[in-house]
Amino acid sequence: MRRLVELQQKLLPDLVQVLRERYMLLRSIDHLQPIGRRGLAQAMGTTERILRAEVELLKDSGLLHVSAAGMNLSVEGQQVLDEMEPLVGELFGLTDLAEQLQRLLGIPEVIVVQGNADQSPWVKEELGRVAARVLKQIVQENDIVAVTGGSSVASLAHHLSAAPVFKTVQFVPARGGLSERAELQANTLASQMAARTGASYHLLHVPDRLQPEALQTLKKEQQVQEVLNLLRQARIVLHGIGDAISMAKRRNHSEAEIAELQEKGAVSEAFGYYFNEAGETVHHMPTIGLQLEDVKKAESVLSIAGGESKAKAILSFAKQSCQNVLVTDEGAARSLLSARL
Amino acid sequence: MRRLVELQQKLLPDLVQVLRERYMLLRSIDHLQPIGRRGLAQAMGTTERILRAEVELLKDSGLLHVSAAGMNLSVEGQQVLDEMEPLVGELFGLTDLAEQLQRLLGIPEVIVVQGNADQSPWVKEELGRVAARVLKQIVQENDIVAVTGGSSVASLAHHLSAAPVFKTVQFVPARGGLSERAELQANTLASQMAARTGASYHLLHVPDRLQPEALQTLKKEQQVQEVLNLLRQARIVLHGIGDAISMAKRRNHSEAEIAELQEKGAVSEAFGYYFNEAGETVHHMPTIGLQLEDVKKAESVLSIAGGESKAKAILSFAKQSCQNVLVTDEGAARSLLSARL
DNA sequence: TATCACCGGGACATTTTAAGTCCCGATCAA
DNA sequence: TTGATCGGGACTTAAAATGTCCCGGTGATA
Repeated sequence: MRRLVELQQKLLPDLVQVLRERYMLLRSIDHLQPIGRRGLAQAMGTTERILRAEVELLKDSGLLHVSAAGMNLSVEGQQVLDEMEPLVGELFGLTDLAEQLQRLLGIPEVIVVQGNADQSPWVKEELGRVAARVLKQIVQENDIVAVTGGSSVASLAHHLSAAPVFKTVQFVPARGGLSERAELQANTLASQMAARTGASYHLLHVPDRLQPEALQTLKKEQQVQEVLNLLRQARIVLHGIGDAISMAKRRNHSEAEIAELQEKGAVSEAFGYYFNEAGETVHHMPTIGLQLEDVKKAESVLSIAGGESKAKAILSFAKQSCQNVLVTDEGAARSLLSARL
Repeated sequence: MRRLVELQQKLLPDLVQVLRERYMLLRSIDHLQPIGRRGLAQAMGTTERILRAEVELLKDSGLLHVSAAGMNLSVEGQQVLDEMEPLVGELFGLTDLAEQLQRLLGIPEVIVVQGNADQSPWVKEELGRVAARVLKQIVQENDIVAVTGGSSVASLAHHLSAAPVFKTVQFVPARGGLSERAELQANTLASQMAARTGASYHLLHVPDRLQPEALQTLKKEQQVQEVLNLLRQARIVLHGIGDAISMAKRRNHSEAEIAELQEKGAVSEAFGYYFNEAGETVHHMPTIGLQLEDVKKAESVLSIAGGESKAKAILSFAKQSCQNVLVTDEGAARSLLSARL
């Protein structure tokens, strides 16, 4: 039966949304009955006319009847409501989670995919697929898209496909090499995305962990300057959110550095910045690339992070209030919400 | 699982229909891939633009991808298709049955509800509910609706509800008393329908089984004349279809009459006419009311009959080719179709 | 390798449907 | 009896769906 629900969501995503609205409507009526159109519209935060159409449909289905006193659920409507109760979680669970996260984190749009990336590898693919869809929706002509590294963003890259609009788009790596595996580095991903979509791309050839003098020298390089300029104009930023300690280890930080990060309470990492639970920057890796202030200037910041292990990191980074869209999974979402209850 | 679909269908009446269409679309693509929009539209008997919207949705769901060569199912799409296969029978069974009946009986619209009225009493209620919905859809201002007796039509009456359009509608009994229980007689039902919908109604006070002279006298009565006139102008006819022998018994025909009906091969009854398997009139009760020729002049004839015991009768009456809508049940439908295979 | 039919995506006019808004007589509660 | 609220109607406006044609490009075929 569960499988049927999943099939429906694949094949009828639009209808599931409608189903959800109708269910909520029934539930509201159940709660407020007898209630009139206008009162109900106000209570549900919708308009009178739009509600009217729905009510007429439900009336024709025999789920409610109307009288001069207002609307009441019919016996059948009550029954439908009762029988749907246990299915609601499955049918709409993810949407519900998303809405709760929107409120909790203050992010305009949150999308939750099924599963837990910590447990099931395919969930990361699903995150990427959904994030790719979001990107295709928000991308515009002549956009500059800043891209970080990491497995989440890599998964996004895998699921991009060509579209005409991408012809004028530029993908720009947000950072140089960060001692990670090549296939997860921003440079690689930017070029992959460009190849898949028909966009153009740039590379930022800056080795990781430079001495301050070398850094200054490189910053003056023509090529580097150009890329940095582009980054500052980025309209879209694609990035993952990392757990601070895991990221530090993956980047081969020394034991001492890691200890220092722990002492400072670092829980999340993004763009080379480490943040504590309150969202304060506790450390900043001295490399060249996209700066936090650039991210905040960007119009669309698309974050991708899944798995319950990322929950704290997601919460921490959300304090920056710079995200527009968060694509996450059930594992992270439930962990976040249960911690706050 | 079945219950889930039923629940959803109450809230989303065309869920199954849409699901069916999308499934067929996927299947067609699977079969014809790679195929372009225009080719596919032609193959599926739809238009390019409408197909395009569907394709875009499925593409966004990741079930298919498009290339310059045409569309192909994605791995996921193939998977969805495979997994739906075993569900198709159950999901679309009734729709399929309805379509097959449309072809077999030559009736423009056939609706099949779940169950078998012979076995489950509630199926008759469902028949009535669906038929009532159909009536509400087809009724227009100033309509004259001819109504026969019987339990099927009674069930329709129970499920009617008020609507503004009914204020100008007149319900007219198709026949006078027919020695049945009062609550199943046309007069009763016409008044019931009027009461429930806010329509007006007429009564036909003609006793059953009159001597020919008395019949002639009554026919000249002012009141009777008026009702007969209305019947002749009926735009909508609501009627059940009876099994010939059962009907004869219920109406207290004599043993001799029943034997005669059997001998003549009567299998169905409607409007006081008895028909054989070929659809020929083998007997006509000498009472006043709606004539078969009036039925054939009506724009909409809505037949209601369920239960496998009615299968033969339905087939027989369909030969009259006067029906526009048939509401029946699974029991009758399967019986009809298996007999013809 | 040249040709050509077919492909997807775009554009746009037109139709259809949804939605916003206000009104009215009926009905119920105070 | 009064007054607020109800459902349903009517009408305008906004938005979405649809029909239709075009274009540059791709892939198969000759």
